[in-house]
Amino acid sequence: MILEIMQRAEKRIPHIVISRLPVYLRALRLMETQGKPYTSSQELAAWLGCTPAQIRKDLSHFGEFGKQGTGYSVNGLQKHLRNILHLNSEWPVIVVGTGHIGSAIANYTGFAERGFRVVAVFDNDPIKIGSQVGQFVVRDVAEVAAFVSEQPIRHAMLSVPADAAQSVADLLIKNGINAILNYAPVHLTCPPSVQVEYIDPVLHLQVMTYSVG
Amino acid sequence: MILEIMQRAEKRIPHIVISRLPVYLRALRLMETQGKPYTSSQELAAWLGCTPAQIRKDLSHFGEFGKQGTGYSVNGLQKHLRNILHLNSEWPVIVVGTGHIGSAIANYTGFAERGFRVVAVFDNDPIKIGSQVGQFVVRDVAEVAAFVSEQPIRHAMLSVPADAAQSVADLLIKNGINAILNYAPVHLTCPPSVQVEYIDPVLHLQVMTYSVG
DNA sequence: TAGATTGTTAATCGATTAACAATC
DNA sequence: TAGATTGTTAATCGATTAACAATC
Repeated sequence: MILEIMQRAEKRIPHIVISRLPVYLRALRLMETQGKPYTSSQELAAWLGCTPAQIRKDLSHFGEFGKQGTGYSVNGLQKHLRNILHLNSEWPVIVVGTGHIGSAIANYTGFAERGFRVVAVFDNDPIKIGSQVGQFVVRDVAEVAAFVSEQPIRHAMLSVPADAAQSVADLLIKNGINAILNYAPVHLTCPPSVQVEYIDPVLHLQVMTYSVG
Repeated sequence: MILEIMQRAEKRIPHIVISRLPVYLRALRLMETQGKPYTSSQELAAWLGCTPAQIRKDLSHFGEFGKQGTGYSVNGLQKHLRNILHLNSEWPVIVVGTGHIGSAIANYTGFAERGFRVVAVFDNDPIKIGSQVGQFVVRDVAEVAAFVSEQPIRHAMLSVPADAAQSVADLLIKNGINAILNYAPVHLTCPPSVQVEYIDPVLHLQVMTYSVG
């Protein structure tokens, strides 16, 4: 039993599997608001447009969360997924860059609802520093070091212009940030200990024009 | 020769290949601003953190765009990619939903810079209809049918609350929209002729906490 | 018990990569 | 010519899926 757990822990779980867990979690939350106590891999798959086998296979990397004949407890599986993803406590996040995107991010309430609290907003433009963005006073990006050393912040959302993104990312990493959600439309080159995820809406539109056009 | 082209056209190109073309295009644009006339699969791969073989393989689905010994013309390859993706003319896009995200999208200049023009903004909230969002007057979503029939609009960005997303998507599809970029944190069930892409920043943050946490 | 659904195995399917002849 | 890099092939690698014994 303990051996099994250890063996499981040794295996490196594919990123593609990890990336689907939050999607399952999102669907389970929705099921819960609809008052659904149990679900099955089949039902979940129908909601998500994937196969039941994929869901069961994905979950099997982490343990056995279901019951034959019954399926999964909606609430129970959520708890397991939150444990796996380390979403039990709220995570602080900083926003760097206060253009249109940065301001929108800073004011978006959807983060706090799902476990991430924007705690500060930074920019390097002297005109913007000290100004108000939503409930935040924009801080000088030069103060990131001091700010991050005060509290253990690991996540940053990066919304600076493309040509500044790499150097700002380097600065953030130097100061202890190791998870960057990059809204700037450029690839970032970072050490392997740092995780980077990308959001660029134009990419999605362009992909769709391939078959629409 | 003609036979080869026909054979190529018959093959169904994997979505994952299509999804990388805009990334290549984005890098080539950046190279061009830096005054670089030529590049190679090796250099491009180094910029993007992928392998040179992958880039060559991806491009080989569509034709032969490089020269042995020399590589690719930065400008020439951009043109080929724009042709493939149907990005030669500007595409009109509508925004549906004018919360924080919708407003930010409507005001974001990054779309027009890369070939997509936001032409109208819709909502179903009577309080919002008629109000100003950036340069747009918010229209009643009930007018989508009339608006879309006037000009051939295929793309919509959907930023309504999660529980309204499916029904609004259905309405858009009924009126001729067949590419939806969905910002609402729910899976949409749509006919196969309709393409849906998803953006949910929280998903990315949650994925990163798996290993950061 | 009978029906349902799990977790897992093995087969299938598809994507990535290394290697190299062709050639600029 | 010599060096560099392509496009393509074949091998490898990894992900998805179907099927089913186990069992609630």
